[in-house]
Parts: sequence; C-alpha cells; structure tokens
Amino acid sequence: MSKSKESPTDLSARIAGQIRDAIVAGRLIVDERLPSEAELASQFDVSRPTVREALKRLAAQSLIRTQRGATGGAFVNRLRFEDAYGQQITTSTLLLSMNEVSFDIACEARFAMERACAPLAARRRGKEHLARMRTEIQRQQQPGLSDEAFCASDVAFHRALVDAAGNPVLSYQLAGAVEGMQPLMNMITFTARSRENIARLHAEIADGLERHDADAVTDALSELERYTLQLGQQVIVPGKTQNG
Amino acid sequence: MSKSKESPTDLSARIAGQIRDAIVAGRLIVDERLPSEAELASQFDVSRPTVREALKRLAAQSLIRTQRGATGGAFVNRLRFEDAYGQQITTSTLLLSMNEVSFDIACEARFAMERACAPLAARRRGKEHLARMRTEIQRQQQPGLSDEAFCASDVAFHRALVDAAGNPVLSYQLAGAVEGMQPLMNMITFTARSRENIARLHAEIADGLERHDADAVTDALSELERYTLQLGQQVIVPGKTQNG
DNA sequence: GCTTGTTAAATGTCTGACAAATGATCCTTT
DNA sequence: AAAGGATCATTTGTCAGACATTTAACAAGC
Repeated sequence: MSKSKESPTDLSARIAGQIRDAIVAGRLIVDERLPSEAELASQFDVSRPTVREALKRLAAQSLIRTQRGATGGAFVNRLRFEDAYGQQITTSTLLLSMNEVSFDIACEARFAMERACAPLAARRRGKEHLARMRTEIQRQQQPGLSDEAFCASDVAFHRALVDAAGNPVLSYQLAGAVEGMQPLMNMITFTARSRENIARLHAEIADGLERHDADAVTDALSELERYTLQLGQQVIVPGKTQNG
Repeated sequence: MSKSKESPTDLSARIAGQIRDAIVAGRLIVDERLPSEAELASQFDVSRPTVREALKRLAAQSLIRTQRGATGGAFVNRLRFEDAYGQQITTSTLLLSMNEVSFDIACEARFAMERACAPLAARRRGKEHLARMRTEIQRQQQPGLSDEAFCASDVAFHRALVDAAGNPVLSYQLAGAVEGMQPLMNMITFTARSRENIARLHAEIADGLERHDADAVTDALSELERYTLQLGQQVIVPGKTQNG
C-alpha cells in the first residue's frame, strides 16, 4: 500500500514517477545507467512499450538521455542550464499566453525580478554585457525595424542585463519571465516615439551599470515598468473567464 | 527545409516537437482535441507506438491530457500553475543538487528574488498570510523539532511570504528557488541558537509586513541572507569539477 | 419517461518481430 | 606479435497486429 494506491493513472506515468523520484532523491546518480528496457519491463512486470513510454516522459524533462548500441541504454542526465532554459521558456510562455495571468501581473513579476538583478549586475557587469546592451540599443533606434524585431531586440537587451548579474540561477528564472512575455509584447504596436522612450531608458540602464550605480538602474527599470504597463493598455486580454 | 533538417533525433521527439510548436504558436488552442492516435500515425506516416511516445512526451510537460472512451483522445491542456509548480520545483532541485551551482549562488538568487517580493507583499499581504507566517514561526521555536522539520517550516514560511505578494507568476518562479534549495538546507545542522536567530528574523519580516513596512522586510531578508550564507559554510560542496 | 443493455470509438497494454547503431571480439593478414 | 577488418551480441528505434478497458451515445424494454 505504499505506492500503487493513490494514483489510478497510467502504468507508464507511475513507472516514470518512480524513476523520477529515485533521481531526485539521489538513489540514481548522474551518468548512471538504468537497466535495459527489457530488464525494466521485467522488473516492473510490464511490456517494453510501456517502459518506453515511461522513459520518453523522463526524456522530455531532460532527466535521462538514451543511446543506442551495445553499450547504450538510458542514462541519468546531468541537467544543464541550456536544457532547463528551453523548458522554462516554453512553460512560462504557455502560462502567460493561455490567459491565466494578465499583462499587468506578468509585467510586475518580470520587472520585480529584473530589479532584483540590478545590484548584482551593477557590481559584476563585464564589458561584454555592456557591449551587448549597446548593440541592442542601437538596433532599437534603426528606423525600418519591424515591431517583432524590436521586441526581439528588447528581449536580448534584458537578457544581457540579467546575465550581467553573473548568477546562472537568476538567468534561468528570468529567462522564463522575459522571453515568456514576448508573445504579449508582440501584440503591442511600438510607435516611433515609444521606441525612442524605451531606447532612452535602456541607455540609462546601460549607463548606470557602467558607473556601477545600482540605484540609477533600479530607477530606470521602474520607469520602464510604468511605461511598459502604459503601452500594455493596448493589449486587452480577451476572454479571461474560462477558468474551468 | 523548414523543420525536418536540423534534428537527426527520434521520430517521436520530432513529432512531439512539431505538436509542441503548434501549441506554443497558438495553432492548437486550449481544450482542442488532437486527431486520434491512429489518425496521427497516418498523418505523420509512423506507427501508433511512435505516436504514443510523442504524446507521452507532451503529457510529461502537461501540454496535453488524454482521456479514454468514445469521445476521448488527446486534448491541449490549459497549463495550470499547480502543474507548472511541480515541474519547476523538480527542475530547480536537480539543477542545484547536481552541483551545477554552489550554495552561495543559489542563496543569492533566492534572496534577491524574495526581496523583489517584499514591496508587493508589504502592500498586499492579507491576514491569512500573516497567520501562516506566525504559525510557522511558532513551530520553528518548538524544542524537539528535527532539522528536517525545521527546514520544511522554513520553506513554508517563505512560501507564505512570496504568496503574500499576490502575484502568481512570482509565486511560480519562487517556488523553484525556495523549494529547490531544501535539499541543500537539509545538509545544515541547525543549532538551538541558529534557530532562535532565524525565528527572530522571521518575526521581523512578519512584523514588517503587518506594518506595511517594505524597507524593514527588505532589511530583515538581507540579514537573513547573510546569516544563511554563514550557516551554509558548513555545506562544503563536493566535487564541483565535473562539468564535462 | 426512465432504466438498461448494446455498440462503437478511443486509449491502454501486450506480444513478437525487424532495423539500426555500436562496442567488443575474433580472425586474418602483414 | 601487431594491426586491421569482419563478425557478433546487445540495446534502442520502429513497426504491425491484437486484445482489454473505458466511455459516450444509441436503442430496446418496462
């Protein structure tokens, strides 16, 4: 009555859950090889397709990797930040685009976290971060730029800011908050004047970082938040009632 | 040359990727039913097991749900915060426990984001949040408490703090940062004196929130970060070189 | 009109098989 | 004896077909 009572779900989901628990609890360590699919099928007393479905679930979360051949098999994967980034962005994007949250809430969360990066970034920013930011600011001032390209550049600027904090955990978390908002930002029409405003604030941020002036960066971010919120008024979130 | 060139990966991974892209891009909307497995197999010109493996990958990310029976099938899932929480916590836990990051970095990120919640929480905290926090503070002062239970209470306290900010996006992001650190915190031995210190700082935070005093909360969080970092000196991160 | 049995459609699972990749082994050749 | 290549065994990837189970819709009977 320990594990098979609470979930009347699929066999593959239960098996995947057991293996996942073993990984999270450390009973299976990085690069350790799982038993072959045939052995797992025998151990769990299910067929090989069922085991495979369970392994695919784990592979989708980058918890394992598989390799063909004589010495192949399923190995516990060292979770890399690059892998986690993608999942984080996908999840965040969907959480926002499915209208579970309003533009205002998403914006608030994003800028709150960016401000959290400001002191660290002001202390640790390298030349390469400043260079990335300057490049994007210049791009944002180009006349013929499409709204979409402007958005992409905006995202790139803010990612440079976050990366300047020199903390991969923050970069990981912020990746979702910043990139996940891109579809919402893409719904905004950026006039020449609003672009000018945003680029000016971006320049203030870059200048502040260059001077190691955390307060200036924080203030610029706050003003940028206010301005983005104002622009976001255009984005009338539709529906918003279907919360099954 | 649009989609089938870049990845010499499994068929099931490619199919899952195509469906995921369709969901993220909005070509498949919430609660829409996918074709049956047999139809998908026919469309993608693969067998049903392969289609099933692809669907399980998506199900592992809560992108779809499946339902048996006459009107059953695979449906695009409205991504709920509860679902996302679990994945976020699992991913964060593994990112930390696999020694990709040091205790210091994880600690820094966590408290930076918690401080980001402070102003919002000071403005919006409800009685229920304060009550949750007081309860946990009392629990933390009980004499016979195990280190593990103390840790769990610490996590509960901080989650109450984050929830008080009234922003589900922040709660989602912080869930990973706070709960993901639990295994690391569990390696710390909490003496009676350190528990007293932590409970005192927690009380300062709760008091600050009650007075709507964001600065007091921020200061207490900063001191708590310093203190936690000091306790974390015990936690000598082993290995740390295997970054192949 | 309501209940009940039947049917059809869909997923869940199993069996068995073959293809492809890959390291290990053995044999041949130099 | 050493080097090189052919063969083999193991393992995952894929397929075909079948049966079980669940579920909603429909039809039959009271």
